[in-house]
Amino acid sequence: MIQITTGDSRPIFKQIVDGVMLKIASGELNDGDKLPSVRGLAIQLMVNTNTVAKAYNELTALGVVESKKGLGLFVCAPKGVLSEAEKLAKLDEAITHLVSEVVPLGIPFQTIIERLQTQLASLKQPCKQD
Amino acid sequence: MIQITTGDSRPIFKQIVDGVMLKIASGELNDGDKLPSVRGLAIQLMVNTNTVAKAYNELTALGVVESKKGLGLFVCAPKGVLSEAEKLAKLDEAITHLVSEVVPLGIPFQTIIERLQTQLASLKQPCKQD
Amino acid sequence: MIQITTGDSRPIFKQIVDGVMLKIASGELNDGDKLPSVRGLAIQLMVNTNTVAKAYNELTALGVVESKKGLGLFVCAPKGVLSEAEKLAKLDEAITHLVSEVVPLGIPFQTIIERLQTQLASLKQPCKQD
Amino acid sequence: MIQITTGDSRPIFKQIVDGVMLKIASGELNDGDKLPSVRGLAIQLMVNTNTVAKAYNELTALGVVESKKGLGLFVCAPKGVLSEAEKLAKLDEAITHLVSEVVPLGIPFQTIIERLQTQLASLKQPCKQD
DNA sequence: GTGGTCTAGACCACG
DNA sequence: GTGGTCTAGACCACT
Repeated sequence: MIQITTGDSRPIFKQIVDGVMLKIASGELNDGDKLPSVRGLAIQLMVNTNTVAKAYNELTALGVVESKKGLGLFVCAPKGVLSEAEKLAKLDEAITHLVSEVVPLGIPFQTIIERLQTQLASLKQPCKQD
Repeated sequence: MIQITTGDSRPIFKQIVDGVMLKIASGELNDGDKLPSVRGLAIQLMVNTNTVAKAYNELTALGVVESKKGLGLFVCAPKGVLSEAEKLAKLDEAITHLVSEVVPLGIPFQTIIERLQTQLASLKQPCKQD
Repeated sequence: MIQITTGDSRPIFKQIVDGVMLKIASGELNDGDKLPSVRGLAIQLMVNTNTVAKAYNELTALGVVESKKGLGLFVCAPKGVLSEAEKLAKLDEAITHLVSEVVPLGIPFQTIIERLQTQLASLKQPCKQD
Repeated sequence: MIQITTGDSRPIFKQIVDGVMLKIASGELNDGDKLPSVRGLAIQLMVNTNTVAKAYNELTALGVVESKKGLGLFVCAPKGVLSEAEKLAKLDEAITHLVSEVVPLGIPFQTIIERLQTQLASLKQPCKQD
């Protein structure tokens, strides 16, 4: 399940968003799968209903899930609305963010790349990465 | 100089801290070098003076700079305040974040690694990484 | 000012979002302009602070405004991240929405086009539309 | 047949109502034509039977269809339940919505009008619009 | 002072 | 039962 860490700098709703995104990235959640209900997840994580709702809203806005009213939220992975150039722009932005957070620690570049490769390899890649 | 991004999730003062530490890690700032004055940097970055002051306080607390009264702030010998294990933990967390943001977009793993290598290479790796 | 209509089918926060977007579209709000504070607008519109905050969040997510922590929200019009093809896709989607709402009423097509032209003409177009 | 879009802001039953009225407005459905059965349409659209029933109730209440017991629902003479002024008000509201969504993207006015004309033309304007 | 987050509890529309 | 919206009131970090 999704792990909420109180000591985390990220707000709770962001941790939920990241948790779901990670499950999608790793193939644990696939296209069409139903997310746990807002109330159910709230009880399970011991947080307020609104906090989960906010996280789910964010996921909907990101286009990775879709809400079917009265039924629940469902993963909708295929979102080809972004052009390749924009994907690269997002990628570069995310990488810059990583670099500016991690390089100041004095970690050798080689280590950074290795750990990234390790994490990527641990994902059951959905399809065309084989 | 240091880049401030308004869209960044980190507060401005943290961006300044990271920016200075990045310059130290990359060898652009060396032991004994003088940091720009609080006011000067504030004007240059177009941020509030208090924000720069807070960043400089943080840097002093971290032990990477030292204040010499009436003269300014100076870089002092870089101490590894964080243990290797802590660094790796931070690194892994940051990488997980990157992965969950980028993989759902369907970007090939190879591309992610390549762009990271490109960005790291552009930093001109300092001596101690060899 | 922004008008909130209780009889409107759209939720309040959406009305605020649309109101701000419209002001930007009409050139009444320009790049760099500051939005009214969350609390100020909430009092003025006689709604809850969170409702305004939610609207402002939405606007931030849409990329039309940017939050500078501790200072307020500012309009940031130039967002060239979308390719022309995607703009057209968004346009067509919005038009389809309009059509499916309005044509069932039996309004002559000519009238629809005329009213659209009228509304567009009433906007002080920012720049390249001259 | 009728198109159901999950991403639409309108609930499904409203989309069905609008879809049927659109077919009537465009002349695809004429006075006396039989509507598909509740169950049949529900299966075809892959939605809940209650949803279609609700839409059909709405259409009956609007007076655009009539139920003949044991036979089904039939289109009846289109009455202008809404005054012209009300129609125009709805039209203007919908257009304002379109404008505030699309103009901030920086799309030339001419393009907007052209795409609208294209979509309207593809509907094959019925007789009474001449 | 600013926005951002969280809780608690309520009501609504949809299916 | 589902998610969506709104209110009320609280606390926090940043400037």
